[in-house]
Amino acid sequence: MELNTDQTRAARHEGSHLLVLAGAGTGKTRTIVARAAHLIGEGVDPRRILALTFTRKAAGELIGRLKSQVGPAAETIRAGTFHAFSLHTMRHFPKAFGLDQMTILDRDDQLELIGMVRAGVLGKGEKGFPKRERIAELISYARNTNIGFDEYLKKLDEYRAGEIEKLKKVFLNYESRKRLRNYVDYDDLLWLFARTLHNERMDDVRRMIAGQYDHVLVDEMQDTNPIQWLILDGLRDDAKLFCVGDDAQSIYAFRGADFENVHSFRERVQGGQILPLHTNYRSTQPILDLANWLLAQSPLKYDKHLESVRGSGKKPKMIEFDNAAEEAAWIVQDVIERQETGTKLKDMMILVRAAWMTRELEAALIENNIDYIFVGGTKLMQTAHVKDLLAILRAVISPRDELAWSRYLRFFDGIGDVTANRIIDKLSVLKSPGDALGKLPEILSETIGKNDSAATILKGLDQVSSGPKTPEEAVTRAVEFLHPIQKKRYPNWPKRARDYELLITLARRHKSLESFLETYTLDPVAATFDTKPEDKDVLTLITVHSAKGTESKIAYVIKVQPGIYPYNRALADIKEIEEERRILYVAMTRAMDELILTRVDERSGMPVFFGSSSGRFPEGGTSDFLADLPDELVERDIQAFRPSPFEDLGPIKPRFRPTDN
DNA sequence: TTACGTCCACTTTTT
DNA sequence: GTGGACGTAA
Repeated sequence: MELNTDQTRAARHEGSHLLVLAGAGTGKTRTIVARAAHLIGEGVDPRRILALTFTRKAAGELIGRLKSQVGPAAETIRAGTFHAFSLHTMRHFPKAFGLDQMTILDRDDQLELIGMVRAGVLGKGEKGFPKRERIAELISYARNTNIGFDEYLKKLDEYRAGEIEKLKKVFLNYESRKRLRNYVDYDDLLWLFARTLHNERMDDVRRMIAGQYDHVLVDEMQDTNPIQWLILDGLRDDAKLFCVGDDAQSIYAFRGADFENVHSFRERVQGGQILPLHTNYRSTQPILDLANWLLAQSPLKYDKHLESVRGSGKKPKMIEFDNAAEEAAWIVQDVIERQETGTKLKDMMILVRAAWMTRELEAALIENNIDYIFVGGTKLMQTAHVKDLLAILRAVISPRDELAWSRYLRFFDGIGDVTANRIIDKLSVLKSPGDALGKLPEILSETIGKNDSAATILKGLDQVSSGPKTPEEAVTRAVEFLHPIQKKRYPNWPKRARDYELLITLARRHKSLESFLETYTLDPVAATFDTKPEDKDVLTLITVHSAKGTESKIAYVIKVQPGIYPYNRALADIKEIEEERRILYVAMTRAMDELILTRVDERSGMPVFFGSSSGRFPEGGTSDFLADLPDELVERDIQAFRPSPFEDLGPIKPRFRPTDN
């Protein structure tokens, strides 16, 4: 592994805590891997090295590179996301954390539960109260930034006193409902862990945990939030922190990421040192010139200027279209042409701001038989038919998992919210899964009588619970049971049925049904990654957030236009606008050889909200990052206003001139 | 109580 | 294009 002077200095750093300020493409992961290799070479036990990342993708990449470049010794390095590490550790000390039997709530479960308590707090027909999505956001943000919920609401200054009272009630009911049902949500995983690390009366537990590690390597430090910082803080009395981050790539403020963890590293960490990396290995200079220009336009001072070792190359392209269909058609055509001249699909990547923007593109790709995968957005585990499957599996495991029971029961004709709740109420006094299954026939005949639905409900549970010995068998049985009912319910059934094959394969890797369910609640994307064998030549469609840390020879960034970069919703706040700028910066810096930006002049369709006219547009903000783009930085092409030769065959309308009247 | 039709608003990023 | 709110028939 070749390293430059700065990277070598970082990898071999002696002394205590270090922050490596690594700009895009400067070899961040390479440096972490080199650090791990160096430590192991110096005789550090790999089991005493902990590597933490923010996203699963980063974790996967880091683990892969450790294995391939450090060798077998790296296998025992503990590496994963903050969430996975927290869960794993808490599982390891069940008494200290009291988390024996629990179900992890994914985002949908959380919304469902919040929806339930929200309905309980509100009167009938009450309007204008924040939706469950918004409430989930508020609760989560307060947790991740370690602020009390009502304190946060007051600071936010968005809700009136009456609303705050009700929101607090929803929050408290949500918390107690979770406890009652042994649920933990994603935020709880971090919060429960951090809370124990900072509980003075449990310092023995903290010592025990912190004592396991000599070195903690942290990737994407700029994305850590206050709770994650507390976790690092709790681990660092003996362990040395080796953090890598780039403030210009901080794009998770919406999750409470606090890039002060990078900015104020020296103040937060006594004896901490900072070492910057400047040299970019990924992109050619014209691509970096554009990215540098974008950052320089910001009112914030990043003090970043990426220099390419690769030297000059092709100028980025900037292409404008009339509408999204033309944009999609052009991109697909361009992809095809490149493929015909020898470029592999896997060397091309299309970056989008949000998952829904791929709609036209996917249609065009399918039409042209181009293999692609989409990374980000709706996960396999969140699709309706898979949730049906998970519901029956979860119901079998836990009689207290009301969300699973509710979904399973409502799956049958004639059972809605009310009946399902009635049954769940009777179930929830029971403790063990065996009790629940034993009592259920009685409960069902009390509530819905002895009818077809009742018989089918029991049959399904029996099939999944009594015969199977392995998770694979259980999943297979559940699929067999659901199949005839779902086939009628979902129109595109064959496509959905294929997902089940994948789930059965995944289940094969697990010893227990519990571990199978837990793994894919925490890691739903892994399912989609498994479908892409490394060597297969496919095009990647990816959200910018998911793309951080990746690179591609050719990168298309689509819809670089007002309303998207910056995103409409972000326009009221200069901080959010600047985060949007960083998102675009991350997107641009993925490109190695060629960067192609496209934009659509979309006056119709999505309402584009032109800042200054709203009256709320902040000072120094912009609605279009590329409005003042200097011509010499890009090669422009306008595809708009070019009707095909066979359209519009009527008489020619004379061109409008301002002087005419 | 459930199921279904209609109207309306709104469309992010991840663990 | 989708999900939520609301009204209504069975």
